[in-house]
Amino acid sequence: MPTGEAHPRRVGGRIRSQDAHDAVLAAAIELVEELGYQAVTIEGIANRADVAKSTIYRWWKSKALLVLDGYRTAVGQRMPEPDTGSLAGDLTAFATALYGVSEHPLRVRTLRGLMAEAQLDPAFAQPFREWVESRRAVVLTLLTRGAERGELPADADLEAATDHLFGLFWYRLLVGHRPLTAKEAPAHVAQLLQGLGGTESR
Amino acid sequence: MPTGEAHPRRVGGRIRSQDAHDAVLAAAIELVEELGYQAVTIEGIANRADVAKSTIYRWWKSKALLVLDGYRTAVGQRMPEPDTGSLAGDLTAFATALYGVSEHPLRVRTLRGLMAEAQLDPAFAQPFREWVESRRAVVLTLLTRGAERGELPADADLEAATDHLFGLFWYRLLVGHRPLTAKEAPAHVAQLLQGLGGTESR
Amino acid sequence: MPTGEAHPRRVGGRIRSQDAHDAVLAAAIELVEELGYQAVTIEGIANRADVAKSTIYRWWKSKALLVLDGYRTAVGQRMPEPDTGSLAGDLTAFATALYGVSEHPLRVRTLRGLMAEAQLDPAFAQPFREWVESRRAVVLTLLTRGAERGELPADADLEAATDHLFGLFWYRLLVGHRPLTAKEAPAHVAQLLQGLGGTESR
Amino acid sequence: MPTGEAHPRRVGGRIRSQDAHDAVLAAAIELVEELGYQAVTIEGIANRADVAKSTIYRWWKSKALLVLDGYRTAVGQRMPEPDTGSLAGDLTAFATALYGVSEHPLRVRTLRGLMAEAQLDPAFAQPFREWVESRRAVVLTLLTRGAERGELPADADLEAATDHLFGLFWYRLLVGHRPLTAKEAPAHVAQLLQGLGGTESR
DNA sequence: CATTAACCGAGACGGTACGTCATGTCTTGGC
DNA sequence: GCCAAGACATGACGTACCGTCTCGGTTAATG
Repeated sequence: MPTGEAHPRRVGGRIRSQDAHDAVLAAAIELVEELGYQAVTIEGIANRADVAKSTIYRWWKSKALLVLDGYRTAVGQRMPEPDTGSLAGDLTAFATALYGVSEHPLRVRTLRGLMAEAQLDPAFAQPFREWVESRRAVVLTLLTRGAERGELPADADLEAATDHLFGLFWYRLLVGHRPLTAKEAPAHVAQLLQGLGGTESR
Repeated sequence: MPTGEAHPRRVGGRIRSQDAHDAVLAAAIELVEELGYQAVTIEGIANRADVAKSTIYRWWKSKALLVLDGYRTAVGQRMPEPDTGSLAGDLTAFATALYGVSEHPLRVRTLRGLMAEAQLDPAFAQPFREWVESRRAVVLTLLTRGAERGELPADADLEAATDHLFGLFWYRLLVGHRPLTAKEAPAHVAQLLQGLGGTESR
Repeated sequence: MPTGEAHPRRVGGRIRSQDAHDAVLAAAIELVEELGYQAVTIEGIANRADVAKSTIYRWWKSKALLVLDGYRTAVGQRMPEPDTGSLAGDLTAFATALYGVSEHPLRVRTLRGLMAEAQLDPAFAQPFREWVESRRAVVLTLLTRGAERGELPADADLEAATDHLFGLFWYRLLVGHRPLTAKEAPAHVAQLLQGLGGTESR
Repeated sequence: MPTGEAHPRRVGGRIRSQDAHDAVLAAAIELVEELGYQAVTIEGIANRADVAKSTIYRWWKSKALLVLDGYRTAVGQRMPEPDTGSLAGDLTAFATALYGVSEHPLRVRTLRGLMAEAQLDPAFAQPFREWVESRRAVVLTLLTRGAERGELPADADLEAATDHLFGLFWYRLLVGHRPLTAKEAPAHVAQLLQGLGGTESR
């Protein structure tokens, strides 16, 4: 998966330096961890990565896109797509993994920064939304599979259920009024499914 | 009226200009509406309000605190504290009002901007959190009253339920992947109460 | 001699506080000594003197006038008017006292600050010039007396001689390329008088 | 050409804009002429020169250094190094040129401003002193040459003589109690040389 | 194998807003 | 009417990053 941005057919010229590209991503992640998203600047990243500012701009349009990219690269595709056989099991596994993010300061800082940027920079809102959608899709898949197995009423609002799950997660993450621990996941999932009229509580 | 910041008992000195104070708040709100939170600057507010920058800094430490103040002043204490006699009724009334915020672009812009700022500016995070808590408290009150009436199991997690309600709201607001309309409120409340094991669905 | 500025016949009201006035002068001198002329501010003086800023402005129009006033008060009328019987003796005594200023950091700092201010603030240039003239007058008196005694040619340019004396002093003081010590005074006076065609060298 | 500040060998980077550099110096001189040193601001210069403030700060640390630079550029190296064959001739030529500065308002304003700044800003004092020294050196050269030709006693204090010459000039310039005209130069030089015990008057 | 075009580093450029500072004026209540 | 207190409008400060640009120099693929 080509990070940075795709570019048109080259007809000559030096090829882009993979080293520079990787150094930038690594520097970005490091700096977010050290300083927090807000305090990181493009100039700072360029210095840390020993790279020219223009090289960064050639690949990424904004700090937000760069950090999002770095986050994906560093943290990887950690969102699991569990398949335990039951909807409750699948959702609990997912939620447990999701809530676990709260225990990693780098991830917390990054997610909060990215969400903030999505509010402030319209150009970033869309890529961010797409990334969010890709994570919502995982949950929707689990729910759909459960519904197909008859574990949910036919008229259950799966979209809303997904938003409930992520909504709680983000709300706690962003407001920080109380921590969110992996232990709470099963109870929340149970409550969610019961709210949907699921059959798991029998 | 908790606007600007309270300051200790004056023992002399020119009295604070109410005109300047009000003009600043009004200008802040106007500009957020016109340009969006991000594009608003303290200098811009000072110009619009025909007030010196230093006057603004004397009373508000940051754009975020100023806008939060202006938001409270302009929008007022609109969060209702309904008392319909039933928990379902109370929550539905509240949620309907809450979701209604989505229909006012100014409020949406402001809330998104403030939430973003709370992520980026640690100094603002706390005042913001306090404001959020004051709104959570309303819902907690409703839930507590319902529980006392026996409408909820004794062991229901009211805090989590509150976060579910606001979580969905904010998640939709911030990500913007789908609109949030007041019509959805009753269904969400029903689902929430059913998840809590409430007796309302009988 | 009324320092500050004279004010019209009072027709009632609280009498001006001599305490406040003196405290201001003292604070000004202290602060110039501690921080240097440049770093002293009216606000700082007001704080140090425990006096309102407006009280200072009521008496003095600018920091420069205040410091000049304070300088006169603190340093006093130290410029001697020697009468040794010979022009060379008189001038040497005067020059020795003048050069001695260089050894007092407070006086050096103050004089340099005042001269600077006279360049930058046209409103201060005139009072400053008058003060300078009052010191020039002392030397002119000595020279005139010497001329009347026949110690100088009739056509000697006494004004120019005065400026030579003060010019060297100020130049060294302001540029600071080399110190000016009281020991040098006799040689300079001798040179000056010889330049004027005086009879002292016999 | 010692303009702006010399900077280390470039190893890359956009080349320094000569246009911007020149425009800044020109604007600085113009504004000093129009408004006087005191009223000129860095922001004003930036506006007039159509240049970013940061560009100015990149090359000059203060208004004083910028104006000094502009003054050297605009006025050029006007201090002559006359060689008339006699010390009296040389000094008279020099003094005449020096006194002539008084007739150019721009130069007067600039010199007074720079001298003032040197008193107030320690960081500027040194560069200013160096510039002053470079002008003193010219006179010292003339005197030394004269001494070598036997026109002065062996023990004459050439440094003091130099300070006498410049001292009178600056004193009149700064205090402004009486004008200084080129016509006075010969008389002052004659007096100076006679004070030194020179042989020129025979 | 030379050309050539895009890459890279460095860093100057025009901008914009920042938050601070001191100014001199004013408006209170108290003496 | 003076005084302390301190809010006010003003305006420049020097800083920090932004995103763009212009260099000299490098490095492939193309012709």
